[in-house]
Amino acid sequence: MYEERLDKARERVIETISQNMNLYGITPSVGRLYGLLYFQAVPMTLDEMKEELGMSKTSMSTSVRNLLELKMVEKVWRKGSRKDQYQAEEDWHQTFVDLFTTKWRPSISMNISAIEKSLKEINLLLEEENAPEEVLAAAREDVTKLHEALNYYDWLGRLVNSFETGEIYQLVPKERNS
Amino acid sequence: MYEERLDKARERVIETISQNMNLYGITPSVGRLYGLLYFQAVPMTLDEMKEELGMSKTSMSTSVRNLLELKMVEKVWRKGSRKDQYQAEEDWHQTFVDLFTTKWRPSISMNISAIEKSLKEINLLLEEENAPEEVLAAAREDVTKLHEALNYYDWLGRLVNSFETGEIYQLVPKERNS
DNA sequence: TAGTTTGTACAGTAAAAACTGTACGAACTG
DNA sequence: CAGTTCGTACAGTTTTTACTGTACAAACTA
Repeated sequence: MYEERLDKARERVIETISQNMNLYGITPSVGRLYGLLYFQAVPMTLDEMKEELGMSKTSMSTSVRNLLELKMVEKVWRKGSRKDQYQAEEDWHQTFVDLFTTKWRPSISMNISAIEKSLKEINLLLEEENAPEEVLAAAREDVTKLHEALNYYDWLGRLVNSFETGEIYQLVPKERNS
Repeated sequence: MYEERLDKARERVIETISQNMNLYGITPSVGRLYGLLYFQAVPMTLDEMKEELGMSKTSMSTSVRNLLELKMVEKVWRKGSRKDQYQAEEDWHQTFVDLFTTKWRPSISMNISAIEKSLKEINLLLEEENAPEEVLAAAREDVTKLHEALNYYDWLGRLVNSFETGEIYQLVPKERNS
């Protein structure tokens, strides 16, 4: 009775988290698992999760792997049980930072290399004598755009750095200072 | 021949953009459309997009709507054509900011209200005389967690503000200053 | 050693999302 | 006014993604 009231209050938050977690590239059911772990005082085993969420153990295994990759969950050891135990990372600031470093940074690199490669090709093209002026004009515009894009990704990389080093908290402090 | 070389260089960048755009919650084909528009010197009509990407006009219509909602594309007017014309937002810094304000901010609000509602319920529960100590202990832990969560979302909201106001560029300047 | 238990790979199924074609309202044209 | 053209709602289809059950390797137990 009292317990159910607490559960209901938890449920609401878990459900909201799980629905909004798509911004992190996380599906609702993985989000729900994270929410469950977040409110759990003690680490959980795959079987307990399976039991609690009414899903297959296989799903729990892959969901947990997802969360581990994002560092939103960690494997912990607890004596007695032979089973793996998992608990949620509770520091959401840290989670936010990890999200950017694990998901955004690789993407930044990929974009930069693609742009640089194409820039080289276009610059080569621009030196061609017989290329029609029409194409050359387009190529010149592309060069401008690609430089701007490069500049953006450089900025984004520096932004992620400021998350990772914690510099961001100078501008936006963790605790409201008013 | 020369044109094909330029196209190939563009294609690479477009493909990379479209693949990495899932971080923005954008599907590859919508990303490809954005890439196409980005390199296009003049605004395009739905029919031109359809032609270029070999997809249905319906898809173009919904994809463009997606991009409009994210402010990654804008509708422009051009005399002569009766058709709607669309062009890509070229300032990616702005796009980044818009992404956070349109997608993250609503999510922040939702989370905050859910947490506040649940906090109230739990605080009510904590005043119950006959509630078992076990439940009360869990409830007290939850209150702590929810306050931390609230603090995180407050921080996230202030971070988004710093994007929107441009304050972020004080900490991470657009142009590398070395 | 043989017998459990645990986690996950893999193949198959169920659910969700993306995409298409048709149909139609609204806005133009003559 | 009838006749086009344009964009999109909607239903149906295809493709993708999520999830499950089986099977098996690795690690433990007696």
